[in-house]
Order: sequence, then structure tokens, then C-alpha cells
Amino acid sequence: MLDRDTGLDIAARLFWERGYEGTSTADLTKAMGINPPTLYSNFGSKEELYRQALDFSIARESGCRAEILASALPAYEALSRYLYNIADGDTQPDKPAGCMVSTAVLQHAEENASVARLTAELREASMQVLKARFDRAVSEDELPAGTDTDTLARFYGAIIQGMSAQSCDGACNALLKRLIDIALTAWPGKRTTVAGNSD
Amino acid sequence: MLDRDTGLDIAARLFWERGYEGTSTADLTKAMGINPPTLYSNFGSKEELYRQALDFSIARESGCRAEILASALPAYEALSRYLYNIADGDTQPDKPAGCMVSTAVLQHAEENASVARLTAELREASMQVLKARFDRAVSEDELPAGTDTDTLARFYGAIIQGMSAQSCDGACNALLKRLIDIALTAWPGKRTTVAGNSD
DNA sequence: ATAATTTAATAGGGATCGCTATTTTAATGG
DNA sequence: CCATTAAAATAGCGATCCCTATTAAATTAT
Repeated sequence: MLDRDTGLDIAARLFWERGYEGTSTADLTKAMGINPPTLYSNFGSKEELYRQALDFSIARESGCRAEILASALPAYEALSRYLYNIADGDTQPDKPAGCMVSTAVLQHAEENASVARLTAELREASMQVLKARFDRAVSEDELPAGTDTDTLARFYGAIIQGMSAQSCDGACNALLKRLIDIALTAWPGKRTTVAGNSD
Repeated sequence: MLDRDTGLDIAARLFWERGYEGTSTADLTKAMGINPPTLYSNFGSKEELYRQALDFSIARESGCRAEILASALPAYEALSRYLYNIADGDTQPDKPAGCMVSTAVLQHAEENASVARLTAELREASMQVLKARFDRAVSEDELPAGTDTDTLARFYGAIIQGMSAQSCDGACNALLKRLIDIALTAWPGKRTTVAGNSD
């Protein structure tokens, strides 16, 4: 039997590329070089394997991202690096395009509702991490008091999800970073309102 | 046999909620109240039915959106209304959450690559519509000359995709609109750079 | 070496996949 | 009323779905 981490690495890659519903247990056993009973004795079920593959992949792919936000960097700088890091993760040359979590299992058969809930919770958790950083920024006077940090977190969350989707459609790293640069101009206080020219 | 539009309406709703891979032909025939041979004689195949259901649904759900952008409204105002309209579409009470196109078939089995290409092309087309409006805004001096309208279109495209994803996860209409309001602050020239407080 | 235990492979169960040949029913025309 | 065409239902094709009971091989222990 193969090493557990090796198996999870292979499984994660397949799930990442094809999604949960697009990956069959036959795909998985074939790629992992094991027989079906081995998969079930080692990982429990297809859904359990997906959970473990997600945990494994998150720990490896985005382990350092939490550190960026937790660091002593100014909030704007930390956010910039965080988003750039995600853009790099979305466009790794020898990995599937996009993020394994950001745009996973959005539409799904009823029977896979529990898997959709899992990915939704992971997305919600990462937005809460962003919000917590923004709350800290408010308390450290890097953001105006009264800033709607929840919506701000979901705004940058939307950017992250949009980048993942566009990566799946073939977007390159440079494009994502130009897109991030625009998103960063929405940072409160970074710019100030002047007379618009739109009405 | 049921009316063609009625059938497409039912099929579109199923595909919208469950996605292409999450919807089986048995689901479709059962919901439409027809037998499998009727589905195939009337629509050709599952993939053909999906194409037709997409066309049908786009024409009905987002027909008026193109008009908003094509109107004489100032670009910023048109964009605002366009995004608000999409937020409403993402959160219709008696319809599946999110957009049927924005976040569809991102991850997929190899055998469904042609379906993924179809949805990717639809997404690209809608970004080109946005870009065209922004180009017009440049020529009408509503945006600074030299504005990167392509990236700006993909930025708002990312917002649209993020809103769809978050709708699938249960986001409400009001949240999406607060999110849009932040995204609109990235409109070039709407605000001007001042000394940042981030480094 | 023989027995006990673990590990892996075969084979297949019950259900569903997308799709279709064939039969039955219904509607139309002479 | 019967014949002909059109529509719909039944039944089932081969393949694949997720999963497991059972058998075979390899390892360890006595």
C-alpha cells in the first residue's frame, strides 16, 4: 500500500481538477494505484477521502497564507500579499487551475448536499479570517472606525472566488494581479471621494 | 408532449440548481413528465438540452441586462444598475441561488470538457459586453484615457462570479448589494489617491 | 515449518448512468 | 371503419456509479 500522504496528494489533485462529482472512485483508485477495498479501508468513503484531501491540500497549499494575515504587516500590505499569494496558487504551472475550495461544489446533486456544506463552511471560515484581520485593522487605526469589516471581507472573498473561476477558464497570473490591483483601490481610506463624472 | 418552452424552463431550473454533472437524464425526464425517448427526440442529447436550456434561461433571466448597458445612462450609473440587477437575479425567492452561468462547470470530468467550454465562452462573452461599455465610457470621457478596460471588465466579472458563489452558499440580497457598493468604489476617477496609511 | 494475522486482489452487488430499439397507444386521413 | 402516420410508453442496452463480501497472497509469530 502506498504512503498515506502520497495517496492524499494524488486524490487531492484529481478532486481539484475534476471536482467532487466529476471524480469517480475508479478514477481515484486507478490514479492511486490501489484497489477499491484499500481505498475504503484507508479512507472510509469517497466523501471522507474528499474531506481528508481538502485538509491535506489546504495545509500544504495555503498554510503560509494565514501567517501573512497574522503577521505584523500593515493590513493593506498584508491583504495585498495575501491576494497575490492566492493568485499564484490559482495559476501554478503543474497544478490544476483555480482554487480547490473557492469555487468547489456550488451546484450539486441533492445527494451531495453534505459535501457542499463542507466546502461552504471552509469558504466561510476563510472569510472570517479576513474579517478578523480587518477588525484588527480598525482597532489599530488602519481602517476607519465603523468600517463594515464583514462586507469588506466578503468583497475580497468575492474577488478570490472570481479569480478562481477565471483561472479555471484559463486566466493567467498577470491578469489576476492586475485585477487584484483594482480590487485594492477599494480599500477604505486608501482613496477619498471626489466629485464623480458619472451623473 | 409538453410545450417546448415549458420543458426548457423545467430543465433549466434543474441544471441551475444541480449543475450539469449533478443533473441526470432521469431527473430531467421525471421533472418534465416525459419519457427518455421524448427527451432525445426533442432535444437531441443531455448536452444539447443543456445548451438550449442555457439559451432559454439567459434570454429570460438576463435579457434586460444588455439593455441597461446599451442605454444612454452614464457608464457608472449603468454599471451600478447592471450589478444590482444581477444581485437580484442571484437571490430570487423561488429560483435556485446564484447565477446559472457565472459559476457553472468550473471543475468537471474530462468527458464534459465541451460543456465546460460552452459555459466559459458565455462568461467570456459577457465580460466582452462589459469591456465594450467601458471602452465607450473612455470615448465619452467618462473614464480616463488609457484605462485598462479589459482588466476592469474582468474585475467586475470577478465580482459577479463571487456574488454567484456566495449566493449558492446562502448570501442574501442586501449583503450582495453592500458588496457591490464597495466594488463600485474601485471605479476609476470616482475617487482619487491620497496618502495611504498602510506603510 | 506451521499457524495466526495482516494486507491486497478479485469479483461482483445493487443501483444508476446516458441513450435507444421496440412496442404500444393515440391521432389523422381516406 | 379501417389504414396510415405520428406520438408516447415500455423495456432494456452496455457502461459506470459507490461500495463490499470473499478469496488469495504476503507477512509475522510461534
